[in-house]
Amino acid sequence: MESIEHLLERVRERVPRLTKGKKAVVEILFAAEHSMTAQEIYSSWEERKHDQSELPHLQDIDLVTIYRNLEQLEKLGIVCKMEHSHGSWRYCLTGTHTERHHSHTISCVSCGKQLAIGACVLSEVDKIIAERTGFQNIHHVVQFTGACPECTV
Amino acid sequence: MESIEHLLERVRERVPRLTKGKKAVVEILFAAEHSMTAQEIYSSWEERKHDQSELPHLQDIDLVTIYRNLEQLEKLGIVCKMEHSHGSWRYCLTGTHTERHHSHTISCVSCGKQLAIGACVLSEVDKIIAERTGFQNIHHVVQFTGACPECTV
DNA sequence: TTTCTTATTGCAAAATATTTGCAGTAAGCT
DNA sequence: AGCTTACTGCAAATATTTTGCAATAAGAAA
Repeated sequence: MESIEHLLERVRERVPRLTKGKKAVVEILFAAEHSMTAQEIYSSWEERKHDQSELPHLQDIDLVTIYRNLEQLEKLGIVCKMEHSHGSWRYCLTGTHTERHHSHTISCVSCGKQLAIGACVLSEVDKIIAERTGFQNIHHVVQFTGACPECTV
Repeated sequence: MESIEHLLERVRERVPRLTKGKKAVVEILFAAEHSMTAQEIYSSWEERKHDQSELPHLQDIDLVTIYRNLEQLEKLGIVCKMEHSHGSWRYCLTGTHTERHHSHTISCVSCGKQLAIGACVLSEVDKIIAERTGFQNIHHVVQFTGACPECTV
């Protein structure tokens, strides 16, 4: 697995300035098991900041800065949107385990119940679309819905 | 193609009360070529209302009512979310031409350019998921992103 | 038809996520 | 060390969607 140092170096090469905001977003997402919202990244950084064992003391980072850096890092293909859930976007680092081994759920339009679908069935689709369009590093955000067995009439 | 009268009759059988709000939402979406946002449905009804040729004069319907009815009709599987675009959800009637013949686009994370992918490649995926999960009337909301040829480094 | 129940509506206001303006700060080149 | 300008923090704006509540009306019952 790529080290955080190497990852930050790769980021440095692609951005105008490697600032504390970008470092924070990348470091938090790097340590994450799952995709995160801007707010979650912010809270996670706050926690890490207040953690006494962190030396030197980490700087404050505004939620707005998280938003702006997510947007910028997404344009560079360093992070990507994974899903739009409960009204907000969840992000993760592209190419990481979190992104490559993501899965999807299906939710019932009627009762809201969520069911895991298992390993993502769309990698093939991404490839087909890459061939058709010439786009690279293709990602998808997908949400399946339907009527669960109990809610089916 | 199903007539609007028949469609409204089907809706009547599934809702507690067939109100002006539900009729409006269903009628507007029935006449639509593409999926619509709550706001677009509202505006479209406003236009129709002010159209002199509409007799009898149509009643006012609040945007909030559109939202509430979309939610309710979605739970019943009568309308479904098609995509989350520019911050808002687009809906259409399930089973209509608009829903069955939808297609997807891919947008470039860097420059924002959109490219049509052509006919939806996910009908098969919907079927697979139906078999795996037991859910019925499966829909998907999907957005593909990537780096377009010009933005690829 | 009239009455009755309660689902639905309109209006105002709240909640939520995200974006924008701007003055001050700092990354990294020279 | 100085300089340019990308970036940040703060406050406020936007935009979409949700919620509370009193008034209305759909459709069953009388």
